[in-house]
Formats: sequence, structure tokens, C-alpha cells
Amino acid sequence: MGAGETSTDDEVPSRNAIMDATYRALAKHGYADLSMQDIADEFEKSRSLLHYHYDTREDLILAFVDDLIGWIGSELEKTGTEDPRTRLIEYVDRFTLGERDRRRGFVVALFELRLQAPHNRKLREKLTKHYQRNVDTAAGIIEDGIEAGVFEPVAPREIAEHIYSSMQGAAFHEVVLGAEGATRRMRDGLLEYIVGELVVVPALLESAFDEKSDL
Amino acid sequence: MGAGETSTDDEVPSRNAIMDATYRALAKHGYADLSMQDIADEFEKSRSLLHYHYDTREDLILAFVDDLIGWIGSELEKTGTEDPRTRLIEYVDRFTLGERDRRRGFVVALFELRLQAPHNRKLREKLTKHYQRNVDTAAGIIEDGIEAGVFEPVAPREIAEHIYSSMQGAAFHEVVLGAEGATRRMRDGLLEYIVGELVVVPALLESAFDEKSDL
Amino acid sequence: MGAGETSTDDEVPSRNAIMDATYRALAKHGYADLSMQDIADEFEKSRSLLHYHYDTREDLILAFVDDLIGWIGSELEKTGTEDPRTRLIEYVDRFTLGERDRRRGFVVALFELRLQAPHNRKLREKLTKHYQRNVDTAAGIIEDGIEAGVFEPVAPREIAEHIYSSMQGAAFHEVVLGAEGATRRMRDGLLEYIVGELVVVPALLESAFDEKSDL
Amino acid sequence: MGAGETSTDDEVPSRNAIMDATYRALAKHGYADLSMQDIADEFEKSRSLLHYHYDTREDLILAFVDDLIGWIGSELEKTGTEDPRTRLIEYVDRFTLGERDRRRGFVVALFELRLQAPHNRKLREKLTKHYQRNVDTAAGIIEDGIEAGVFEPVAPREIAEHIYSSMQGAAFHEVVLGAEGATRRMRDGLLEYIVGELVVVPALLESAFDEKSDL
DNA sequence: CATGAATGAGTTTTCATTCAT
DNA sequence: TATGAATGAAAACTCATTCAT
Repeated sequence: MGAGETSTDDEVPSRNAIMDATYRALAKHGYADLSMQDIADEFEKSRSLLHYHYDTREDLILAFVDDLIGWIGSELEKTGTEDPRTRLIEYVDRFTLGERDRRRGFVVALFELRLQAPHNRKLREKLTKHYQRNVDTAAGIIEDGIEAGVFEPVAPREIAEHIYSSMQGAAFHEVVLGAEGATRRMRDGLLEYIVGELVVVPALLESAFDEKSDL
Repeated sequence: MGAGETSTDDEVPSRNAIMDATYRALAKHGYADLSMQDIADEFEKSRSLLHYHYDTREDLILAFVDDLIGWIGSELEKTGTEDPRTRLIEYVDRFTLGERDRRRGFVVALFELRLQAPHNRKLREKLTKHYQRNVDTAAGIIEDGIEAGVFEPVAPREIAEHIYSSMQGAAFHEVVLGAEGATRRMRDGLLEYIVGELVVVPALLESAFDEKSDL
Repeated sequence: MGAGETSTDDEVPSRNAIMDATYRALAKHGYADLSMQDIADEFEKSRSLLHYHYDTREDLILAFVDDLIGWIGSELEKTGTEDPRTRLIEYVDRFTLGERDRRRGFVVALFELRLQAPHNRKLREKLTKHYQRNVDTAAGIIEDGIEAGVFEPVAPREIAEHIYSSMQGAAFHEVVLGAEGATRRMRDGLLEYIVGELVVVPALLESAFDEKSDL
Repeated sequence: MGAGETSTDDEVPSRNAIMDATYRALAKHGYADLSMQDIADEFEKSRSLLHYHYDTREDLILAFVDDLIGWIGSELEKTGTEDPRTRLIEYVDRFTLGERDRRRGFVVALFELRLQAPHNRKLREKLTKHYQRNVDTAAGIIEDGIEAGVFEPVAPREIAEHIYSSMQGAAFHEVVLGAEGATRRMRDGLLEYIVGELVVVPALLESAFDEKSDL
């Protein structure tokens, strides 16, 4: 009873504290070994209190996923520009830059949750939607760029998907398998592609290039 | 102690059967929910026998990882050609083609195991080595191609890493997040890159292209 | 982790009930065959509750030993006299008298626990201390008696050790090997020694004895 | 079938090796933690072979007790003298002297087995008999001494029991509870008693003593 | 809100024992 | 004799969850 209906509240301080504790516990133990006790240990309160706020463990996890996804979404929307070129680069940077260690736990936690998707319908629905939103965001930027004539006329969704998958693959290898710098290298590769192939070269410049290449 | 030395034996029929059962159980339940009982359920013999062959659950998992890695390695080596271009395409195909449903469980299982790496040193060592071997294989092919003059003079390890990460990222999204066809699309994109940018265009053809593009 | 800090609390009703249950289970099954289930069977609550209060079987056993030792210590201190002769006899009686059957299980249980000492450091430390305290108690009484001039000037620690070892040896044989009455006979022998050899015979009495023996 | 009837053979080399292995395993792990595997580990052969020779674990333990008891009995009979005084001292020495570490494991092992007696009828019968034989041996020596006029006319069984219990009590404390030297001190005390109180002082000597004490 | 106590189902692991070879 | 493989029962321990306070 009481607040046990797993509502979507944010303002409740305990709930936020639980989300934070869950994040820390997840980073520390990994999803496969994550117990309610582990979360309670990161929280300063008792195990029972977790159940007061979330009826079941699954409820808590699902709420945590909502929390995480919401946070990513809000990060992604921050921008002060309209220029598709800048926005696309910001998009890539958002997924690839950041203090290494702060990123690490976060990325691992997100991958762990995603890997539960194949075994949990509710989780799958939430995360599938999240993935699509992420790709859509990039696709939207690319479409805008094409319309504005600053990007070549590529297939927006496919290019967006490529960009997103590549970044995620690199993050996975860096964070999970110790491929130090893989994310950074992937970012550089993607920027090279964006600047070198996706962005339309103004006629003036292009002719300049052609002349150069003639040499 | 019995036979629990966790050796690398094949030949022992029960051990192979256990590896198979583990594979099926892992695909069915996911790593986080994988119990010895789940494995025993996929096995025709008793639960105790699992412990007769592998002292602990962890030993069994590690043996399974060895098994899996060994199998992937042997698949990767199969080729009848010397031509770097063909070999690189084969490499990509090996990670991206295959009957969809047979792949699915396998890919998920492997990702799940990889995500345990940050929390388990032994696993991390095995999988890190495996990742490096996979990238090295591609890098080797690219080097061969550059030496043979059929590939442009790129940085082999970086390109190899890009290719591998991209494929893995696409597989992750397809299999885990329901991005149907993402692997296939990524393959096509990579082949386009290989054929269109990596492979050296013979002078003759090149001028032909130039002429064409003039039209 | 819960309340598993294995503290020395009494007051907690469950903990006391667990100690009692352990005592009964130990007397019934013997240490070598003592399972958590056996203890739970003597307990009115569930098996899990044992683990709630004591993280491991070993913790429970160690707590039980503390409990037992504390109880013996408090028994040993009960006396209303200052006279070393009476106190020494009380000391002997405390270890040798008592309703036979109530003692039986208790003595066996304590011997069983002691025999784990060679294989368990923590147990050894506790029990070694207990043994020394028991011998020290007797040695203290003897010292007091010597100082007070009521005991002959013997070596207190050695006599104390002899008394204690003899009583324990007799108890062992009676309770473990069916030497009925051995404890009682040892008590009588010890009293004979105390009265006849340890206690100083006042000169007056002594001459009386001499005269008697002259007859 | 076969040799599985748990017969009393000695000549079978394997059986002797098993008894030795059992002894070592018992000294190493303690009775409460003694598994068939532990015995097999000390043996150089397989666990199954233990069951070939002894149908059950209990059979093996009982056979081991027979073995141990027989060995002690044969040690106790070794003597080259008829003099009850010497024989009694030899008796005491047999239980109290010997290289400390060789004794240690042996004594612990025997005590551990004895403590199973209250929980196992067959064991109890064997060990009770053994205990009585040991006490009877001493009682016999004392009786012989009394008859021969070299010992005071004491109650043989009671004195024998006192001697035996005291020695065992001291051994227990030394070996189990770390009372270093307790056995040796008890031996000295017992010899003092034998020489000073049990042995008849020839009239001549006695008067000499009396004169001395007159001083 | 918050907790400690309590539970039952389930987990990994151990172990004596059996059996085919 | 001797073994490795196999098993079922039971062991210790974990854990999400409930409940009275």
C-alpha cells in the first residue's frame, strides 16, 4: 500500500537515492550478481525500504531503466545550435567523449541492462524504444542536413544506424574488453567520415581540391 | 577431486555434452539467470555429474568460454584462398552472415559472457585475448593486402578495429535490441567501403571511372 | 548482511533460543553429525533464521562456545564463603556432581567442541583461554589457602592442573566410555587428597592423630 | 561380493595401506571433517577402492578402531620384567612418554573416535571394552603387587582407574588445549604417588624415614 | 517512512555409494 | 583389484519477499 504502486515520481528524495544506489551497486557487482542487499548496501537504508518503494526487484530495475533512459534523452537534447553539421558532431561526441572512468561504469551498466532485454519483455520494450529514439535523433539531424543542403543526399536512417552501431561497438570493446582508446579512435574515424564524405563540399572548395589533386 | 582438473579435453563424451547443454541453457535463460540446474535440464545426465567434471560453476563457465573461443577461432581460419580481398570479405561475412536464428542465441550468449569480463579477472583475460586475436586476424589480412599492393596504404590495426567494432555493434543492436537487418546493412556498408575505398583501383579502371563520372 | 555481526548479545530472544536449540541438537547428534537442519529441528523457527542471526555455521558454533564458556564461568564464581578449603571442595564438586543425565549431554558436547580445537584456530583460542581460566581458578584458591596457612606449601598451578585434569579424565571415561561412577570415585579420591594431604593439620589435631595411630 | 565381507584380515597389503591412510587423514582433518575422499587422498588409490574393501564408511571406521586398539594392546603387553613396581611404571610411561609430535596425532585421533562412542553402539562396545582392558591391565599389576607384598593393600580397580583417568585427562589437555607438558607433569606426579605412597616401604627404610622426620 | 525478524524456495556444493569395465 | 563415471540425498548458504511494529 502507500507509495507501493511503483508510480513515476521523481521528486521523492528516497526514490532518487535508490536510483543512485542501484547505479552504484550495478557498476560494482554487475547485473548477474546484483542483489537487493547490494543495492541496500549502497543506499544507507534497509532492504525492506526498497520493497516499500518498489514492490518487486523487477519493478525497481524497470524504474531504474526508465531513469537511465530519461537521463540520456535529456543529455542528447542539449544543444545551442541549428547547424546540422555541428549537431551531428555533438551527437557523436556525446557518446564518445567524457571522463573515462565516469563513462566506464555507466556504459557497462547500460550494456548489462540491455543484455537482459532478450529475456524480459518489458525491458525489451523500453530499451528498443530507447535505441530507436537514439538512432532517430541522428537520422533527424542527417535529414535536416540534407534538406539544408549541407549533407550529401545519403539514406539518413542507414547512415544514422551505422554511426550509432559503430560507436556502441567501440564503447563495448573499450569498456568491456580493455581496448583502450577504441572509442576515441572510432570518434575520429566518424568525424573524418562526416567531414570528408558526408558534408557537402562547396563548389569553390571542391574545385580547389580538384586542382590540388591534379598536381 | 575426481576428474575436476578442468583440463581442456575434448574426447570425453560427457564433457562435450556438458558444453552443449551449457550453450543451450545459456541461450535459453541468459547468463544472469543461469543455474547449474538449468544446465542439467539441458543435459541428459544428473546435476551432480556437472560437479564431477567441473568443480565449481565458475570452472564450468570458464571451460565453456574456452570451448566457444576455440570454436570461433577454428571457424575464422577456414579459407581456401590467398587473396586478401576475398579473405577480408570472408572475414566480414563470417561475423555477419549465417542463419539468423542459429546465430541469435549464440551472439547473445557471447555478449553476456563478455559483459562478465569487467567482474571476473579470469574471464577478462580469456576474452581480451580473444578480442585481440579477432582484430589481429583482420589486421593481418589488411597488411597482407597492402604488401601485395591490392589495398590502399591504410593503418591496418585501426581499420581492423573499426571493422570489428562496427560489426559487433550492429550485431548487438540487431540481436539484443531488435534492430532487424542491422547486421546485414552493416555488412553491406563495410563491403562498400572495402571495395570502394580500401581496394586499390587499377589505373585502367580508375580512368574508366573518371570518364564515367565525367558523364 | 542483516544482523549477522555475530555479536555477543543476549536479550535477543531468538538468539537465546538458537543457543538452546544448538545445545540440544549437539547433545542429540554429536558434533560430527550436527547439521544446521538438526539445530533447526530443535528450534521452533525456520532454518533460514539461523543464517539470519549467524552468517555461517562456524559463526553459530563459535557463538555457542562463547555462550557455554560464559555459563560455566558464571557457575564457577558462585560461592558464599571465603574459606579456601570450602571453595576448593566446591570447585571439585561443581565439576563432578550434578544430576547424572543433565550432565551427560553437556559433558559430551563440551568434549566434542574441545576436540575441534586442533582443527580450528578460533575455537582453539577460545577454549584454551577457558581451560586456563578453569585451572587458574583452582590455582588461585590454592594460593589463597597457602597464604592463609590452611594449605600445605605446594606448587599451586601444578596441583590445580592435576586436580582439573583428573576430574576431566574421569568425566571423559564415565560419560564417553561408560565407566559408571568414575567421576564420583575421582571426586572422593580428590577430597581424600585435599583433606588428608593438602589441608594443614593443626598441631593439636596432629598429635591427636599420632596418638590414635599409635593404638 | 569378493573380499567385501569386511573380514578381519591383516595380511592384505591394501587393507594395511588403507588403515595407514585413514590414520593420516584422521590426524589431518579430524573425525568431523573426515570424508572418504580425504582417506583416498592419503591412500594413493581411488575412492572406489575403499568401498571395494569396506562396504561402507562405517565399516571402514570400525575396522580402523579394531586396528588401533589391537596395536595399543600389543604395545601394552611388551615387558621383560615380572616386578609389579617396574611394570606399573612402564604402564604409566607407555601412556605418557614418547616423541611429542608422534603422540599428538595419535592421541587426538583416539579421542576423536572415542567421542563418537556415545552416538554409535558398535563403536561404543569396542571402545568400552578397550577402556576396561586398559584399566584391568593396571589393576592386574596392582593386584600382583599387593599379593607380592610390594604394594600397600589398596583397592586395585579404583587406583587403576584413577591412574588411567588422570593420564588421559592430562593427555587431553596437553594435546587438545595446548597445555604443554601437562602429560609429563602428570607422569611425574603419578610416579611420586607410586613410589611414595603405593610402594611398601621396607621396615628398615621406614624407620630410617621416621628418624629423619624427627629432625 | 523505516526497520528487524522471519520465511520458503532455490542455489551451489559435498559426499557416500554404485556400477560398468 | 582397480578405476572413472555416475547418482541421489543432503549439506550450507542466498535471496526476494512479507510482516509486525
